[in-house]
Amino acid sequence: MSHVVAIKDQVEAAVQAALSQALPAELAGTDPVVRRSDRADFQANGPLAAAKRAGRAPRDLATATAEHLAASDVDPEVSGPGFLNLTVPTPTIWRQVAARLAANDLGIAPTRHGERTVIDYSAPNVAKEMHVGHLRSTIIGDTLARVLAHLGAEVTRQNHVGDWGTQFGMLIQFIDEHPERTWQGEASMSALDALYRAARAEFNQDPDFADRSRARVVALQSGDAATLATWRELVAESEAAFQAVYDRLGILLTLDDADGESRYNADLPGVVDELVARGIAVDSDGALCAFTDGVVGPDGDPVPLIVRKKDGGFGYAATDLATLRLRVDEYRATRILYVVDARQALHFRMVFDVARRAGWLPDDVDATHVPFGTVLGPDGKPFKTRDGGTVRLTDLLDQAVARARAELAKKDHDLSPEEFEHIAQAAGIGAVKYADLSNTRTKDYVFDVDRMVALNGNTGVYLQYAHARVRSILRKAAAAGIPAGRPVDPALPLHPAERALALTLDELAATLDDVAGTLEPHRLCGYLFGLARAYTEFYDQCPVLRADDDGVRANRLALCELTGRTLATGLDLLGIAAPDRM
RNA sequence: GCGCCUGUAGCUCAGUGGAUAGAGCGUCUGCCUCCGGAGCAGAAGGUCGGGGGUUCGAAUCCCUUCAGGCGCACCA
Repeated sequence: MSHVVAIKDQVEAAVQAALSQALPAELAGTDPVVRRSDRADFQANGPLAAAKRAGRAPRDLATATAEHLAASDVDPEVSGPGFLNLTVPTPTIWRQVAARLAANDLGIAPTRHGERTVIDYSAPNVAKEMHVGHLRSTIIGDTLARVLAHLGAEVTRQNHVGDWGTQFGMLIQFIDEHPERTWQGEASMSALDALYRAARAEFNQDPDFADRSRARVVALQSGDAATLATWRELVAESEAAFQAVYDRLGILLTLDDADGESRYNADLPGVVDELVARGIAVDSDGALCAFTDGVVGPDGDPVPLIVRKKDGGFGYAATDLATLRLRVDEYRATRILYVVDARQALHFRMVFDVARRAGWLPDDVDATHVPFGTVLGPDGKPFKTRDGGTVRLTDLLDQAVARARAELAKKDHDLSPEEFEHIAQAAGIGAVKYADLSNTRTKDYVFDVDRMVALNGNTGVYLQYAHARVRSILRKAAAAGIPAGRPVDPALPLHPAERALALTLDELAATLDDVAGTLEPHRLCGYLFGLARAYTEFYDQCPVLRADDDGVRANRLALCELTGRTLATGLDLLGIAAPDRM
């Protein structure tokens, strides 16, 4: 439970106290606005910002603040119009490195402790293969789940699988009429997918089959035993296939996280009845709908949230409402995240609005749609195969692994074939995940395999390589008989590259807090890339194993060790493997 | 029509109201008997879509406008 207070936070507290002493009482507690600086370790812009309100000259206020810092650990220098450049004593920085190495989990504080967060992500459809459209929700949701859990939140992952709906009548009827078709067993997902397409084709061209399918929907909904048995086989078959993809992708989801639409069937009539009773849902053109103020369509008419369709079937809004209610009532969630395509924004806005009005979503529970952009093909349009079909997730991963394998094979290595293949998988999968996570979440991005497996630049492979290089040095140190874990000597000088690296290493926790608040994983990617670059600079300028002083070498090995662990932790939170060798 | 998202270097993208807007790729010029060169240093390349406003200070906040993407009734 030993968490380490970041140097920046210590500086911030010191400057805030000093600034408060320099200001009139009513302005105490003013934000000191401490940031990293290229002119010193940090800079405080707070005095400049507060000068006007205090009726003081900015430089005077900065000078007064600096004087109040005299007793602190921070060395201030007034600069420019009223900036405060702040330098931290070298021993403080070395001690911070030592403290993070000694602490559990790099000294990261559990800032999300006490929160109960439900994360809804992935959501594939039974009897359909996972395709590129599932990639982002699955990857982003998993990373958010990891980060929030790492910060102490109680995270419930939920996979809202599409396991119910009218298409199952069609599918089951087709299976019933074509007992000769095999669709179960090994690698059956493409068979199941083909079955779905065949059933859909027959449904569209044969009205009699369509009628029988509709009757089968009724049988399914009324609990007909044989129909339900086939349905269960379909679900089980699909879930096994999903799990294979999750395992390959390194996604945390398991069967225990399944929260399929079918789970809510019995709740739907109650949801609709309650909305009607409260006057929130009203009849509109034969359907039961709720409306949100200010939401209108092209013709100026209000846009409905359809909870029950004209034919008596329930809209998916009804399921979403039932799900939301359960997450609040049963799971006692304080935060509910929906990692879903940005195109669903209006839907979620209306669902949340209706749930608030119905009293199912209290004000102290935060429900957030976490939208993301579309994966585009080389032509800049939504990614499709050449013939316009959906791109299968497994094909995408195969392609990335093949490219990663080819790239890695170009390099000399002494890995066994098994080890090489294992690393190629890690690199290819990691490349896909990193490419997705490193872009601003809400933007579309082009799926470009060549760029994502590049060994240079802001890629997953580059970070994995940076980590492997760190581990290599530590291995060599051990092999050379250099004792590990020798204490850091805070009295030794800090090379500028060491200083920059150490201060960057101190920022992981703040970065994770940022990700947890903004729900933007690319901030963690940017941090790790910056860390890898800071390490490269250090590696270039500061000999480690060949340092001519034992103490210097020990301190540098400590920086290597902390860099390695920080990179490994960051990559793990992105769901990306960090092999020791590449 | 209304709403949401996005416009930053040739390309792909970062950028918490702070000093000179940064990376990667590409281009050009250098460096090293290099602990993993998958490296380092430097150069060139910018009306931060345009225009107003707030502020001591704006890529960042507000308004407006242009361009692109997406969404807006019974699929989920």
